[in-house]
Amino acid sequence: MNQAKILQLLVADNLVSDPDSARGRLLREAARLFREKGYERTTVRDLAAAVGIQSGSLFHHFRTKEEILKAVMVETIRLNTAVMRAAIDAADSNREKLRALVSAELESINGQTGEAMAVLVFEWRSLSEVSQVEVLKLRDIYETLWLDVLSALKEEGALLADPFVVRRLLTGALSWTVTWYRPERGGLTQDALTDEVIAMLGLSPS
Amino acid sequence: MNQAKILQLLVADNLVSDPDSARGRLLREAARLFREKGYERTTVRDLAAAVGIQSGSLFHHFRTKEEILKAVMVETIRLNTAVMRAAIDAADSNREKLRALVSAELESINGQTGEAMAVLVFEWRSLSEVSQVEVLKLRDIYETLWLDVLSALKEEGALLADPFVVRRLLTGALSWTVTWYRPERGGLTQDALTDEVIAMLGLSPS
DNA sequence: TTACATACCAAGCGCTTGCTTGGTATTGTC
DNA sequence: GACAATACCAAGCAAGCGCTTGGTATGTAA
Repeated sequence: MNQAKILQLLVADNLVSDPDSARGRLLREAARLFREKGYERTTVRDLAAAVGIQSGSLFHHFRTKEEILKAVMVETIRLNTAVMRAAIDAADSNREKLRALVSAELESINGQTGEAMAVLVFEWRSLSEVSQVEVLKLRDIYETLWLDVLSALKEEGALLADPFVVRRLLTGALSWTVTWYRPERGGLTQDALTDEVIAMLGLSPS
Repeated sequence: MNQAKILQLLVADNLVSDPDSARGRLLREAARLFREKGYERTTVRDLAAAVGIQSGSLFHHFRTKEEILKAVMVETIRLNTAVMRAAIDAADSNREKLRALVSAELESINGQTGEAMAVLVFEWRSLSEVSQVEVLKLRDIYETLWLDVLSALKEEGALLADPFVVRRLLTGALSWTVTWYRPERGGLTQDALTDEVIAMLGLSPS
């Protein structure tokens, strides 16, 4: 199952906005602007101009500016959780599952949803505390996918370090790629980068 | 040479503000607030209140709010570069130098300068482009220290992966600890965390 | 004592911000 | 074709923002 298909299912269930709808287009532009300039430096007038409407008209789609940020984050997590789950299900061994997770996360950070993922990392504090709690719950589901695989590898004896610590070091390492990894400029392919990451983890030979 | 001694030398050379001076106190409070609420959400009135003066009085010490952010970043980089250099010089082998670097960076991220380091990571885009270039130059000096050690390890055959890629994955992994690592709540000591990081790098046995 | 610099206060200016309001096209439904 | 819901515009409000201004108290040097 590819990402397009998964997206289609989520749109049908109303869990993610149709990218072609007015709301979907706004969220995509919002992710772009939030990433480029940061949430606070992006005005509602910027957002409106990006989709060609007046700033006041935004508030027919969202009650507040923060709601836009939250929607970007929530929908991105939903999509990526589904993609991760599919990646895991398609793999057989735990080692393959781990590689699939690393590869999928790199794709989500550096591919289509990259802007939204960067927003998720860097604009966290711009959410109200109430929203933070809500988004955190969704992230926990996502993190559980990782921890299950890492814990299984630990039990197999393939992973020596603590799964929690490894996941957190990995979160940082992978998120950070958004600041420097530019596959389109040649150099490392995404697959090669995945290899480097897996190599860095130093799994003991099976 | 410990961090206090290094700080003293930098203060004497006017490269870093005396923490006990008005300017130094303001910068420390600024780092705290910028980290806690983000640069944009921190007002000049917040900054002034934190050191007990009127908002307008800030502008006798700094011409603009951005200049405060930049000063926090520049002084933090200067201090940490000096600390890193001392850590390297005190170590004999390249393996020990690497461990010293990891340990020192974890200390700078999670110790006294932690708030300022977090600002350096998360408030980057709030700097004007001109300032970004300026700060980047300082960071390059700092990064060279890392790359020299990693490249030497690569030549020795101890490191198999690309030094540039490893440094960047490490930057992310170590920076990210600021979001989750809480040594004061028990659990992992900073030394143990250093061990996990070194282990994760999977250096081949010498 | 004079002269100047430093560090600060009290007040507020001009601008931008998120958001509201009252109204008008456009679309979908029966 | 009637009618409501939806999507939008034009105008602007109230609040908060970074920063300026004109002035005063304190310290320092000749």
